[in-house]
Amino acid sequence: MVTDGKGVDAGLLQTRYRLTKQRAAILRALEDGAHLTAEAIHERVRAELPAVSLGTIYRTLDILRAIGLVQVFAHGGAARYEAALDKHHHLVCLACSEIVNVPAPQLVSIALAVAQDHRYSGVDAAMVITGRCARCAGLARNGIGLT
Amino acid sequence: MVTDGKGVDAGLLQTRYRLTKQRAAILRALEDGAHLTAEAIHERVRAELPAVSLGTIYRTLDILRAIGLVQVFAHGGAARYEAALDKHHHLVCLACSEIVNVPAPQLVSIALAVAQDHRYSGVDAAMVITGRCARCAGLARNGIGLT
DNA sequence: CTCTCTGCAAAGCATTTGCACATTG
DNA sequence: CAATGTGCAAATGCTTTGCAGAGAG
Repeated sequence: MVTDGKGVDAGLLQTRYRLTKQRAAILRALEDGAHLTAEAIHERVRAELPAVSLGTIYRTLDILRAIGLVQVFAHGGAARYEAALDKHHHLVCLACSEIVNVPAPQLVSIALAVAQDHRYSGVDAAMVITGRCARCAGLARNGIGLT
Repeated sequence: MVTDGKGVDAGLLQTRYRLTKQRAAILRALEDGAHLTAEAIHERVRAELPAVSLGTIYRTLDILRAIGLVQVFAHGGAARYEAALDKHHHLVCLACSEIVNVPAPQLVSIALAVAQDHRYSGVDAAMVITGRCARCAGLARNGIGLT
């Protein structure tokens, strides 16, 4: 894990932002789980700091995103946050909402080509692949109701 | 335009859904503008049917999406809707929020390969490329404030 | 005529924000 | 200490929903 203790903290310390115990806890929460909603992070952080408010979670996540320590991924109701370790994309099961991280380095060149065509600079690309995972596809085949 | 008058209407008529004047107006609004928010569609539809409610817009868009006549694209605050004519992706300027439709047929094979690796079926892929358009990049270079 | 739609208004979430107090560096 | 961060609670913005009457087929 790239962002263990010192690594993560250093990220914050190199900015004008302060390293509070709340922010440290949020970063720790992000190290464990992936694709966490703000709510989910709130619960985890509360385990050690019961008084933390959801507002603080959102404010901190916003800062971390601005710094580049955290990546957001929107799909369905709430936004999902994860530590920005490696560049990856998302494979989502439409039936059970499982989210799998997948690499796709080829995307960079496609995105760059498209960007160049339109004179865009400083580009980044995010891909979301939707479908049905093997388990859900199997259940559907057996007539068990799915969307 | 593929979905002119009869074409669009036929799409609805082939289902159990009724073709009301509200729905027809919404489809017409979608033919003109692209990347419209529900609010924007509401305004356009109101031009001919002043009494239409926003609730009806949302309910209709949801049906159209389910049928496959409309594609949704979430970026920033509100969801954006567009007629599902051709398969394309989005190039978004982070400074001025311009949204450009771009093709990227290569994505299909990448998505299929990824999906196969994870035994996913019935897949679809959506890519969003973010960056700065030429105009905004130029303004930034001249010291005019941008985000 | 029956079943589906619609307008209206209220409710539901996720997220943001103002403010007085607590904390960090 | 001065500047930044936090908790709380209220506010916001987008979207959904219940219901009684209107309209499509």
